[in-house]
Amino acid sequence: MVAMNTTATESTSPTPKSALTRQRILDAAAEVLSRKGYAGTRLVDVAAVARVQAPAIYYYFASRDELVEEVMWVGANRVRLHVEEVLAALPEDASHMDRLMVAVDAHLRYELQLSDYATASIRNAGHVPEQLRVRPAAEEALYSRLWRDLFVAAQQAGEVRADLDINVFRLLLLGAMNWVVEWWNPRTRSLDELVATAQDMVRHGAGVG
Amino acid sequence: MVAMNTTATESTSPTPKSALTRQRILDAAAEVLSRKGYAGTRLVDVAAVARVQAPAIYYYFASRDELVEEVMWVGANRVRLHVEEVLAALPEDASHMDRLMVAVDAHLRYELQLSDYATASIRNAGHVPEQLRVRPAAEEALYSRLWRDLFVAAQQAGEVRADLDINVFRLLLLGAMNWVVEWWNPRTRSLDELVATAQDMVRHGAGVG
DNA sequence: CAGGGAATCTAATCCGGGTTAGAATGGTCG
DNA sequence: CGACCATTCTAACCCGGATTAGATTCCCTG
Repeated sequence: MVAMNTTATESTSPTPKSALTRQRILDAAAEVLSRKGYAGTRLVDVAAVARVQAPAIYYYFASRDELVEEVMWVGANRVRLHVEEVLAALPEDASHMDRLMVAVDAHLRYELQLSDYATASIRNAGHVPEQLRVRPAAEEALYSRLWRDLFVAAQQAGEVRADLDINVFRLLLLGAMNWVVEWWNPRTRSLDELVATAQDMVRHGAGVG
Repeated sequence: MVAMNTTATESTSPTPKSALTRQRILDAAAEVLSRKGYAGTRLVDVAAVARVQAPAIYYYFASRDELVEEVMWVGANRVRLHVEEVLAALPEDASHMDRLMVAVDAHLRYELQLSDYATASIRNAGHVPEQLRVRPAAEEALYSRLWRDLFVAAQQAGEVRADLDINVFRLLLLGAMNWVVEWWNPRTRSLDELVATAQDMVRHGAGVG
């Protein structure tokens, strides 16, 4: 069942050919999962999207649940890594509010780009059985902390109103941004406009003055 | 299959006894639907929560889908009616910003109160098959219009910044508020605090100055 | 070209869950 | 008390979909 089972002694490349198939299956799963939900995700459908027969999935994943779990985790993980990366690239002297603005920008753009994974994670977070939530939840926790740190630093620096409850505000903001996948339509609105408005919500909603 | 099939000529009360059972089933469906999702909602589970055997459900609902559809609709409908009611009770001279504040308050408190229905509608909006979305979507549209009107009036009155994209802002706000059911825990945070912070988000995020 | 493992397929198993059929219960009204 | 209708139950049907078994195909290497 294991494509990556190249005994540590001999291999360098994880067989690119089959790695691609695995990736196709994962992408297909993200798509189906986002549209049909956890219980509604049938391996037959995933297989069809991935241009493969259902049992082929078992060559790469031990079970339907394992496949779903991976999708949920990948979505959360990629967004976090991307935002961290973008923040890290910022000059040392960037203001805390600037960092928040950049984080909002990075989150929204990347989330909409990975939309199948993002939508899958977001819509199904509350539906998948407990066991499947462990890794994704850990990922969520890390991401939460990232945002908490941004807000705490900004508030301590006096760039966010002292009387604002930054924990609640942060959760509201993440909700607003997560929900975007539910209504966003690239054809009717410009992405720049969305980002700008979300930034306004933070700059004016949380900022001083 | 129809409890309410009292020929128009003869009946006054829709048999309270059985109406209660129907209500129990609906409530149970909301709970299961919110936890397990559309495809994961088994009639056996709904029946168990409603303290009834699964086939009894068919006495009140033609099919599983019809039951689900009703839950999704009730959630959206009740919230809208409640917000409309609260707004209507406001004095004529309330400012537009006041109206927005009241709407935020009413939406959040009522949504958290109806949480099973709200969570069910919110989490499953994107998962239920097209046919089931008709009535709920119409409800959503009405609710959307309500908020759009509030924002348009506020902006025209100069109580909301002229350069703000109120359509995007409104969708972000509704997302933030909808998402609350995903993280809200009455034991760790006070409802008043939540409402106040969400109001801040609008007052400062959208308001002038 | 032969052998062998990787990758994928077809066919079969098996169970869960919606739905239907038909009986039992229980209260109400004549 | 007895008939009737509303309500709910038990038993059975049936199908869809995950998973497994056992070929089969496809490369790559010797």
